[in-house]
Amino acid sequence: MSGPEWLTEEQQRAWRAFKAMETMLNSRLGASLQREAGLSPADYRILVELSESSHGRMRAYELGEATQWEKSRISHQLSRMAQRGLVERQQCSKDTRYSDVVLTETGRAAIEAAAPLHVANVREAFVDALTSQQLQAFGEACEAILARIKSLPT
Amino acid sequence: MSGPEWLTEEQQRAWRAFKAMETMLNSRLGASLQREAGLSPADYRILVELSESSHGRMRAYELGEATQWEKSRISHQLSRMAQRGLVERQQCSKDTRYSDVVLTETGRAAIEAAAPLHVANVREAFVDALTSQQLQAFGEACEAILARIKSLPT
DNA sequence: TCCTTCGGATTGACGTATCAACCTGAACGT
DNA sequence: ACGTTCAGGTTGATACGTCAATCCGAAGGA
Repeated sequence: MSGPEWLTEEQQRAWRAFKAMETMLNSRLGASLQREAGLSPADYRILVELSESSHGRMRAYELGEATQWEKSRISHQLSRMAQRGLVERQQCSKDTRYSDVVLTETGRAAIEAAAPLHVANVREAFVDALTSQQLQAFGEACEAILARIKSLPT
Repeated sequence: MSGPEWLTEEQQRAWRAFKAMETMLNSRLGASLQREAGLSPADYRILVELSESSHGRMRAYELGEATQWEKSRISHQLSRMAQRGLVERQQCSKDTRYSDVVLTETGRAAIEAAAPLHVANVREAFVDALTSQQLQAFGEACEAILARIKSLPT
């Protein structure tokens, strides 16, 4: 599917709007999370995954699957969070290669305090900006892009 | 516009699809830019702005306006790029407070080499994933979110 | 004139992201 | 048994982003 070298006006407009929106939304949500809950977006994401898992316990590998982050990013992130007492690292008995990650009480308290605030911010800046049809279409477009990327060679 | 504490299924689905798409798209485009052109996304953005300006010359302030980045981010980024010879810093004559940024020959060559590759990647992963109607609707949704955010208190 | 204010810009410290190199032990073939 | 391969995980180096503090000179007031 080759094409001309540049994008059409329309395509460019959509692309630039997307990038600008992404920048502003991330900066807004990230700043609020940091200010009001003392968590970075990365902290929040990990805590969400852990708190939704059965006993607040997951393998680093599973966290990688869920977030689609690189393994080294996961590892660094968990180190920092362990340092602050949000999570705890434990060896899987029998196979020391695998490491289990457990949500601490501190971590659970942090995510439970942060989640309602964050959800309110998402609603305010994202959900409430669109009609229900728009939201539906937007979500489907995101899924289409996601599917497209997954179908492409690395 | 207050609401329930959580998002509906639909809202959550759209939000998660958006976040997942954002992650994969950025990682794909960023890696390609780095690998094939030796530029970070931030480098690329600055070079685009400069190369589209009249003589490859802008004030740091204007770059801030155009990118919506914090001034310290601009400053750090320009320092790194100057170090690598992509841009050059110059004092505004008469008023040493303001600093002009000029695109070097190296910088212009870099952006001219990178742009077609990057555009092709954007087309491949983003534009070609959507129908023309979808793209239109997606762009309008992004603009609506952008407008919404700008209308909110900081 | 002096002083204060103000906004563009820089700096340093710290947290975060990515890449490449490496470690470790299970699984497999011979 | 031995060696190779392989996947999960860690580490260190380097680049990037954010915050708070600071610098600097123009503009305005008393």
